[in-house]
Amino acid sequence: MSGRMFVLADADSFYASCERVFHPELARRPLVVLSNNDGCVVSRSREAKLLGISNGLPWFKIRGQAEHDGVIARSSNYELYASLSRRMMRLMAATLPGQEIYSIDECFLRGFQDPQRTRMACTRMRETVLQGIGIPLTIATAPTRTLAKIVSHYIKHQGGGIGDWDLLRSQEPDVLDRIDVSEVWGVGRRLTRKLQGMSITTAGDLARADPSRIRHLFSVLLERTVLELQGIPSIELDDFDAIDGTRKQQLMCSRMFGQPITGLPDLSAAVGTYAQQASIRLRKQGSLAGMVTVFIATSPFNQDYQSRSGSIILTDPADDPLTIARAAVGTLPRMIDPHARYVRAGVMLGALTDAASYTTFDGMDAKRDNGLGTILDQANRKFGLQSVGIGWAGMKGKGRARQETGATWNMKRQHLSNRSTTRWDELCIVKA
DNA sequence: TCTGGGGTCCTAGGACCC
DNA sequence: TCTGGGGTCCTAGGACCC
Repeated sequence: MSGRMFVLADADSFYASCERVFHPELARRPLVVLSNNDGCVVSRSREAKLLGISNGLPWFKIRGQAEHDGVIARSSNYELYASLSRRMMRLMAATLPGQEIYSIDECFLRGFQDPQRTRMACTRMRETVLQGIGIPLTIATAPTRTLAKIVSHYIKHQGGGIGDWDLLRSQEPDVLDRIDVSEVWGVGRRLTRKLQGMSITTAGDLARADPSRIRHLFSVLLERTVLELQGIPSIELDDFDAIDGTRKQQLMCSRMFGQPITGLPDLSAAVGTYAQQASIRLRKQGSLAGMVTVFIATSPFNQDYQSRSGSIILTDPADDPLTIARAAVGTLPRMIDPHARYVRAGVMLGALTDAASYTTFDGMDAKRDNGLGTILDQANRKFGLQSVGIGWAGMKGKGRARQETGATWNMKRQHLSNRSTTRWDELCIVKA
C-alpha cells in the first residue's frame, strides 16, 4: 500500500446523540430529531431506525404510530449541535493530522504510512470522543475519500466502529457488487436513474465503467467518482475554513414560517430579520457582500405554487445591517403577489470579499458597519440571539419561545431541549 | 391543518465581440 | 443590410452533499 490514506470519521446519528449527552435517560430509547417547524425527521437513534422510521418523513404523518411505539421527538437545536461539534472536531484534530471538516458531524483526516499506527490512532480517537463528549463515531480508512465513504456506510450497517478498505476487500472481494449504485458518494436520485438505464446498478458496475466514457455521457464529476472507486484519488475538497464556518462565495439565511403570511408588512419584517441574521454571520467572518438576493415562495405542495427571487447589486460592498436589510426589503414590492400565502423566504449574500483587504480605486470606502452592527453582535452574544435588533428582529415572544420574536411567522419548536452549552439560563442542573 | 436549511460545483446557452 | 464562424464572459438552473 503506497500513497495517502484517508481517514473518515463521522458521528453516529449525530443530532440524536447530542440530545442524549445531557439527557442520559434517553439512552437506548427510540429518539428522533425534527427539522425546523417540527417538519421532518432529520436524525434518528438506532432504536428509531429499527422501528422503520426513515429520514425525511413528515412528522405529522408518522406521529401517531411513532408515539404509540414510544418514540421521543426533539426539535432541532443547532446551537447545541454546533457547540458539541466544535469540541469533537478539536479532539480529533489533536489525534491525527490534516483535518478537513466536511460537515457538522464528519471530517477527513490523514492516516500515517504505517497502517498499524493509523489503526491505533483511530481506536484512541474514538475512545477519546466517546468519553470526553459522549458522541459515538464511525471511523473508516481507505486510499480514496469515496472508498472511505463506502466503508463507513458498510460498517454503520454492522452497528458502527472502525473499518478499513483493504481489510474489508480481502474478506469480501465482491463487496462493491453488493452495494447499490445510489449509495455511492456523488450519485444522487437523477444519476441513479440514468445509470440504471445503462445497466449500471451497483457500485461494482460503476467501478468497472470506462472513466472517459462516463465523462462524455455525464460529467467530470462522475468520472472522478469512477476513478476514486478504482482506488485513484481524484477528489479534492475545497480548502475552506470550516471550523468557524467561513463561507467564501455566498451565505444564506432562510426559513419556513410557522404559518403562512400574506402582504408586504409581515413579509418585510421576516426578510428584514433574515437579512440581519445573515449580516451577523458576514461580520463574524470578516467579509463584505457585493450582492443581496431575496427569494419568497408559497408552498410547493399546493397547486398554485410560486417562487420569486430578486437581486440588488450593492454599489459599495457592505457589512452593516441597515444597508443590507434595506436592500433586501427593497426587493419585495416588485416581487410580491399581494394575495399569495407565503410559507418561506430567504436572504442570500453574494459576491463576498474580504473586508480587511477591500479598497476601491477612487478612494471610496465600503459601507462599513458604523458600530451599530458590532453593538448588536455583542448584545446578542451576551443575551442570546434576537435579544436586540432592528425593527421586528427585536420583538420577543413569551414563555418557552422567549428567545424568539413574537411574530406569528416565527417557527414552531415545541420539543426544544435546553441549549446547555451556549445559554446561561439553560444550563444543565445537576442535583447531588 | 401540519413537508428543513444551508452550501458547492458544473454545464448549457445567451449576449456580445471581432 | 446581410452573411458566417469562433471566442469569451456571464448567468440560470441542475445536480449533488449533509
